[in-house]
Amino acid sequence: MPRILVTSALPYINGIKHLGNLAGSMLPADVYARFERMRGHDVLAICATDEHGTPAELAAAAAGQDVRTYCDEQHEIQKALGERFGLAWDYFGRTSSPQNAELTQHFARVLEDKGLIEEVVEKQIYSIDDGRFLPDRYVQGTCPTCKHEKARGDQCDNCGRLLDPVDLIDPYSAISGSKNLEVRDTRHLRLLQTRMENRLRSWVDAADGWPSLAKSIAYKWLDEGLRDRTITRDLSWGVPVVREGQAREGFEDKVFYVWFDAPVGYIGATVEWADKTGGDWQSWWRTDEGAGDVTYVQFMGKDNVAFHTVSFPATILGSDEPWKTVDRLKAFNWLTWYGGKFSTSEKRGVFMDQAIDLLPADYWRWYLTAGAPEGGDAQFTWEHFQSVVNKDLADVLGNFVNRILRFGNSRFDGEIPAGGEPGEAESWLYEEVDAGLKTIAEHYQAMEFRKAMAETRALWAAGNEYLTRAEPWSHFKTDRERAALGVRTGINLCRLFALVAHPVIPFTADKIMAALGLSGEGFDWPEASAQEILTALPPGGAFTPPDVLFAKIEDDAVAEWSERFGGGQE
RNA sequence: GGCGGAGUAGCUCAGUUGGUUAGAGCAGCGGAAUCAUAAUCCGCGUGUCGGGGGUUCAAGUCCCUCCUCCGCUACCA
Repeated sequence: MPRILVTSALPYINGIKHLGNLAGSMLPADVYARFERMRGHDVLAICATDEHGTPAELAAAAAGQDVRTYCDEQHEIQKALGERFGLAWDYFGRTSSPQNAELTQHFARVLEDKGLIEEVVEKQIYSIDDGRFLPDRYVQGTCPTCKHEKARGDQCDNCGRLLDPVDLIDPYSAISGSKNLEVRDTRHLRLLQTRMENRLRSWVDAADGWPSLAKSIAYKWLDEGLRDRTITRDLSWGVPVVREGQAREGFEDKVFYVWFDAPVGYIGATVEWADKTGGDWQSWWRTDEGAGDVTYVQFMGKDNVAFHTVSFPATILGSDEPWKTVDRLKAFNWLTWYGGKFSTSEKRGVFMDQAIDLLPADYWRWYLTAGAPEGGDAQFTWEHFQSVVNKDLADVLGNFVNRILRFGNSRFDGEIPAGGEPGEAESWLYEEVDAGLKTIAEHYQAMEFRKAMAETRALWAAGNEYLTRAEPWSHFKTDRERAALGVRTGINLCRLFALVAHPVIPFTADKIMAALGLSGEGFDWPEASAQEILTALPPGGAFTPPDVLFAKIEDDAVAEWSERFGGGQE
């Protein structure tokens, strides 16, 4: 049985994620994982909260909590929200887990033994009033080039120039505003990526499951020349810099840099899963322990590509240990908020908790998948959302299920009727369904989500066209058996539509199955011929028209939400 | 500045390795049907494929150049 390991970029801990985060990695990963499970493949879907780093500490301080408590709470919030959106992870872990700390420390030890880590002394800005070292971007001041007064220590937002914090005029702490800063020496560990350049390049050369976007980003970094990266920070919240349980001298107040331990979190969360379920994590991650036949698929936004194609591989390839590396990689562009940026820090856009309070998960899941930002950035607007949901879900799918089940119920008393010989309308339908199912599956396998959704919708539309051709309401008056055939085929189409819809709108798929008395049947991808699929439910079965599957989004609601969320302004 | 992406019908977007009259959905117009959430089905598009130049028998699809928008640029993650 093919085994597929699916990971999606780890959501950062400092607050609830917005729709862009959902659309750009977590949701497509789930849709893909559900599809592959339906095909009978052994899928392990892993995600986790990414909890370390300065922003987590600051967010905790702003919330008046210690950072551990803050992360405990936020982790549960994000996990619960993900579940409300139907994200069916096999495990949703944490980068702050002991398992991840141990793995991170393990990688550091091995890399050091291989001569790929060295100690260096760096100069870093220390804020005396804040009592902490400041990452470059938390030092602000006047840009030496354009005199912009709010330039950050890493880059000036106004003129775009890359900066060093010591270049800033009148620097101050972005945290407290204090100007009581000084430059201090601080000892750190540095990962010598330069020594791994050739290995990384040949690894990238050999990769064939990546889109061109990913390859070009990886090559760009390699062509510019990798830089050695400092992998520790002067923070208290993170993975301690210890080696085999022993604190490292001079590193008592330091932790590993969040980008060093975060990708390791994919493995760490799998170990958490194994500890909880008795599963075998090594069979998924160690090629010497059975992971050789695993296909590893990563989902992420385009900003994350370099870390997944260069930085993290440098860590695991550098170890010289038989770790599984990524086989297929799917990168997304951005979902934009009326053409501008969604922003967690500036609270611009719609966030997962708000979205799920407005409408059920499937509305969002369909919209965000059918319009996934694959080719380029995609714009979210309330008007577009309304139009897509109403047309695709309410009119094409929802109305189909409603019309055939209500009609069947009133004319045939809630029981799948017998009789009738398939004719021209059925032949036409079989061809449509055979071709459609094949195309949809191909798009899913290629991870072409927009196309998969367009074809799914086209299949639903074909159902409506079939009814027009079969017109059981006309035949009912003159040829009851022929009408029965149309209804029976229509009911079988409902089941088929639930199956093909399951990866993207699982809650609705469940409702349709329940209406057909098929709760608990499980979802297998339909591999049989259309003729078999559409005669799977025999005469005699009971069905009940469900409540309206999708209520339409009214203009009033759009107006109210636009007002409330400030759509388009700013 | 460098790198990458995008610029195709009113709107949102498809357009494989260059090759018949450039496609889909939405919106709009006309018609059919009346089982259904006034839903559905059918028909209707003369678009300078951002501008200009080039290669070619043939370019939206390759090359050059210019314009516009966006992202990344590695101590925010």
